[in-house]
Amino acid sequence: MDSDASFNNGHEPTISDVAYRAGVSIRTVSRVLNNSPRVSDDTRARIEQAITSLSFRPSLRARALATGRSFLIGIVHNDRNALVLDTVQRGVGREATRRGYEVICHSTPLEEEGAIEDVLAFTRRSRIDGLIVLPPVSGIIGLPQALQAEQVAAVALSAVPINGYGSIILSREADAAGAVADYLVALGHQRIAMVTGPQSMISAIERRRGFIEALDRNRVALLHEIEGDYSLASGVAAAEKLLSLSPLPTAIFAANDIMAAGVLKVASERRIAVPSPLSVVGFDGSLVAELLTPALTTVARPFGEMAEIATHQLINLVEGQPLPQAAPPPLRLLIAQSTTASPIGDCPEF
Amino acid sequence: MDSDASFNNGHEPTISDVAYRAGVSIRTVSRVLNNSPRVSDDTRARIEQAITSLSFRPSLRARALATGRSFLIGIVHNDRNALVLDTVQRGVGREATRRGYEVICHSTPLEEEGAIEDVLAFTRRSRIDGLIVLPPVSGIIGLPQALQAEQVAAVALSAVPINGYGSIILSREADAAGAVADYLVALGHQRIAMVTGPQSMISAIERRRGFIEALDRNRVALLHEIEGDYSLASGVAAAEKLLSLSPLPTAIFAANDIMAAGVLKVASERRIAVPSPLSVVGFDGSLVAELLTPALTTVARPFGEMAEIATHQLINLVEGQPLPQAAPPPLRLLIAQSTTASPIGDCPEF
DNA sequence: AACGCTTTAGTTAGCGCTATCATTTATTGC
DNA sequence: GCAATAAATGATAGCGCTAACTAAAGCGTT
Repeated sequence: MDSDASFNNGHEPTISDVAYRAGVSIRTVSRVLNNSPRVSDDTRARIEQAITSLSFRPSLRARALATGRSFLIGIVHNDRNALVLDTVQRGVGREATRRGYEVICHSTPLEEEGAIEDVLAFTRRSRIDGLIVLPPVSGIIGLPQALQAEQVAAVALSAVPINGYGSIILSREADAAGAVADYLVALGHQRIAMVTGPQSMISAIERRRGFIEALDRNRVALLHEIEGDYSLASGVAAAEKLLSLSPLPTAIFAANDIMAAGVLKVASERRIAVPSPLSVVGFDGSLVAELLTPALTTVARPFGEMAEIATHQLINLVEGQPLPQAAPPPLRLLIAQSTTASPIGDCPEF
Repeated sequence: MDSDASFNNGHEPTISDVAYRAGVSIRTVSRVLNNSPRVSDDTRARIEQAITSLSFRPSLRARALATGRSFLIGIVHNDRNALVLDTVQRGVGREATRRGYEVICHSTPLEEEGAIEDVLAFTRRSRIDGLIVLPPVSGIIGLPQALQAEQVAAVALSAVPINGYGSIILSREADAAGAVADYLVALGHQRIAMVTGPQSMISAIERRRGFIEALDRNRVALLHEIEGDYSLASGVAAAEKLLSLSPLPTAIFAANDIMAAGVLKVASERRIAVPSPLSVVGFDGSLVAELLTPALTTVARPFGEMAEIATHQLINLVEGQPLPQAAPPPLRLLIAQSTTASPIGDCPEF
């Protein structure tokens, strides 16, 4: 008795509306929806036509129930990513949409152990098929194992390779920091200081390592370094120390744009002009860089594309398809007004 | 034949596992899950105990299929919200989690007609139960009607009341801008200029109106105004004109923090010190405000709480519960280093 | 033309819930 | 004490899909 399938009475079209319209069984429609090869071209065309004319879209939730999959992928991040979150989210969204998935976003308060529980609760609640983990959450020890135990496919953006994730998209902190070092040396700077990030965080360790190693390659020694915690206040505190050095550094590299903003603040307070005698470089390529005065030279990683790649990998993982190792998209050194050639001779005294 | 319900064989526990464990029918478990009153305290306790001990969580997707609801709510925004998006998202997330919903986020490229189609496609794809629309998307003419036609419950954050949404949470642009005007006048400023937002956008119109009306109330006339488009470049361009006026304004109010950053840039270039002789005020209370030099006085709206309220209203709407009119959370004028008393005038007589 | 083999299409049993109806059991009035 | 009513619980039909399993049709072979 399929008498009621004959009308599209107002409600959303279902697979049986399509089947009726195309004069086939729902099984065959299902085959078309799932790209099964066992359908004749003729039938397929008729079904596709019916789908279009009814503007039918398979219900994700019915499909989810039947397959045991949700067609949902999650993003976990933490508060500090606010500035790149939007970019990442959109990148994930692009690829997810392309492949028929939806995206759910979750922000966790990063308290090491607490965060693991929090993420697990999120995955259970939302029943996502796969998870994209952004740093610094991705660096939490034990998280990939916990996710594995819960059968959640996970792909991470991370500064360094980590065991346990299905795939890692490297954020190339070290390379990007190295590019900054090369750039500063090319400008003739020899007295270079750095405000590092918190050395408990992998990203910060890598930025420092990449910067110092590149300086080494250029046979330049790091004049001085002070550890910050990525906050504005710590940037200010570090700059106060660095700008009390004598002679002054000619360039300061801050491990993120926010701390660099702090450096600019102190420089301004002490009437040390930027970019000369003091060049300042930030890190992240965030929106704030161009808003500062002077606009901050910084280095941007292609987070949008990285997110797309991560999503691609994740869905491949979920669907059991091969994981091609894509070439990483290029870094971009965004040169602005906060850097210039090293002043000839020594810095003036103040 | 329920022989297989007796073991919890590895897989996620289902409602029948719970029913078996508690020695009742699944119907009764379902009642407990849905807070139906028609269950004895004794049975309820036994079922709740079984739920806990199995750490059972009802499958959203099965529930979705059975009820025709998805327990998903969406957020639509556009690129320009990046700075507050995170706050809003977290606010929505808090309330949504509390009430058993998940959140899906969608960013649309705001092209008036295009955006409507884009949002509709999003709602159809994700089958959300309700939608939270952020400005400026919420101001798109015809969108609430289009959503109504698709049966999507929608609540908007908006600068002004709009017909068609289930509920509106006012962003109080005018009030906040008025607070800035009051503050500047209290500081003794009489020559006040404004960089407005694009007068095609409601938020910008309201900010301008609120500012001017408050000045009027204080018997101060707006010295000059220039329309920007919320971008850095437009802020710079506007400042170049305003800072060529003679005599100079003693205070400039920019309709968002980004344009205010532009004003600071030009002031710095022309060696006009901020906050004296020139005070600068931004709008939004965004992260960038404190990063600028000098830190920008700005006004923050409680978007996190507004988002929570909006979500509360939305879920009430979806579930057919009453919509209480909550008192709006307070605005916060964030006074920083970019403002000080007017260098010339003393305070007005009243 | 009868046979097997491949290709295409249909039948149908769930997926884990909700909610309509029916049924059983406790409570109350007179 | 017994019908009448209320309260608590159970049996079960879907929700819109997927995916075994089954059936029919096309097509060379000998």
